[in-house]
Amino acid sequence: MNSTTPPAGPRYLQVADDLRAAIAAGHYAEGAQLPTESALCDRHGVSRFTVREALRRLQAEGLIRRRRGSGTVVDTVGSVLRQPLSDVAELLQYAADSEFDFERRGMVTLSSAQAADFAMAAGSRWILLSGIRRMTPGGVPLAVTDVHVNPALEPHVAALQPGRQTLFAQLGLAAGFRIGRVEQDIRALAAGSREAAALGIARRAPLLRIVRSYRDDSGRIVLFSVSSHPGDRFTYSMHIDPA
Amino acid sequence: MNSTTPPAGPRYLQVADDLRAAIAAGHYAEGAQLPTESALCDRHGVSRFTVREALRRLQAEGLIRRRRGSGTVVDTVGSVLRQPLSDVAELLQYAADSEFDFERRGMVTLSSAQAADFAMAAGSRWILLSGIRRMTPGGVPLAVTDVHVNPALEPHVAALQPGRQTLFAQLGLAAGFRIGRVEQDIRALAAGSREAAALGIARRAPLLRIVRSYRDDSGRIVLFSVSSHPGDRFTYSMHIDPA
DNA sequence: CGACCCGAATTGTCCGGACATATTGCGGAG
DNA sequence: CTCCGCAATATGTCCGGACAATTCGGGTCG
Repeated sequence: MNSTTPPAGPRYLQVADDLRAAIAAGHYAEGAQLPTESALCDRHGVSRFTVREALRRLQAEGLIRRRRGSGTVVDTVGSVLRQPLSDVAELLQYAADSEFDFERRGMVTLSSAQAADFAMAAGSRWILLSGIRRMTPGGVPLAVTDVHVNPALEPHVAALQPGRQTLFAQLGLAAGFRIGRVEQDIRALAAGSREAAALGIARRAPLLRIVRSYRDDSGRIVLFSVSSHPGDRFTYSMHIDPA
Repeated sequence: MNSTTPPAGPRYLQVADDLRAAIAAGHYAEGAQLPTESALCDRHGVSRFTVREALRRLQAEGLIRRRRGSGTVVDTVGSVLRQPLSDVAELLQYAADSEFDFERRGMVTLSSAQAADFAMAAGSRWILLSGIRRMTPGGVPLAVTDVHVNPALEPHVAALQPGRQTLFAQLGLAAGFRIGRVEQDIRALAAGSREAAALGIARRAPLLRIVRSYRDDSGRIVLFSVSSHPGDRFTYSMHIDPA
């Protein structure tokens, strides 16, 4: 527990975690100046490279804003019920803030219509899990989701548990792969009878559909999910930073 | 025009542009291995820092995939009619790939309902421009858009021209500010009569609505736009990379 | 022939330094 | 008092080097 035991991972992540925790704890109010790079170098005993890498992460998350000559300030903290998303960590964080109940529905083969709709290969086979995501257990449904798992992960599917973590994160832990790229397609469409019933909305009501595909670091599609959100109850929010 | 005249901007952007152009020109097929970092250092006569910064950009754009020990390969080139988006440059690039016609519609004050809908301040005043975006001039409409410009930029609004560039980019050039953060909210809703008529779809048909707010580098909201895309004609596509 | 090991190749992490460029506040000139 | 310019400060760009972690091929040994 001393200086000779580096707890985990790269040092810039530790610096980033420290700063993130400090901001979350309110040590720096919204709009407040953060310490300068060189001050952070001294405090953490690392080089400017490491500090800048840490700050780069926080900027990508939307926590801070940086300006040459001016300094680093805490950016607007997003309001509730919005899903900020700029990197994988944020994506998983959102999932941890809501509830997901699912049931296994067996093996499916994608029809060509589905394949086109989901931008996946026709005829491919997947283990289908269906579920509902809620903000709070028993509360209003936020989304109905079909999760398609790569059959190669069959042995780990039985161990999946409903709760506040993504199936993808659970599979990653169980099967021991690392997160690679995540892609998502977003579109609007009219609710069918199944979505209407599950979400408690009218048929043909507008739905926000998000198709996410998760790859491991070798590029294999581990899982893809099809989420349908009621249009009047869900807003997808994100930000993009320059440079 | 020789080696003593650096054409523009940072060197890593020049390296990134070179590589992007080479990939676009087909010099590296999809999945093909790119030169290693040290090879790129030699070729461009820059340090590894510069090459890595360039590659970092291309990775953020989704053009390449990198793996430790393995190398750098060209990633899947996205299919048409999808809008990849991971940074501001891509956002502006998409706009440059489509056509936008607009007309000025005067000054407006946001009602509290609009303010809540757009996540903006109620009672704020904006210059309203309305327009339609198409893939090709005279082609099918991709979106109907209301652009709200900060009244402080009034003197530059008259000079705005329809075409293949965003109003935001034009304003930036004219008024001399730099791009800061872009935020967007995405939701699904039913088409009203105005959207139905403009887009040639049925009333109550599902719409994908994207509200984007553009800030300059000091955090001021320069402009925000409300785009309504027909649900069956538009898919918003993006990707997220780890680390 | 197959399983294993080792080493070359490649990207990731990290250091210390240097100069460039933008911002901001201060003080002096008018 | 106002405006201008300068200097201090902070982040951006860039260098050269070093070592770590991972991948992948090839060679060795059973």
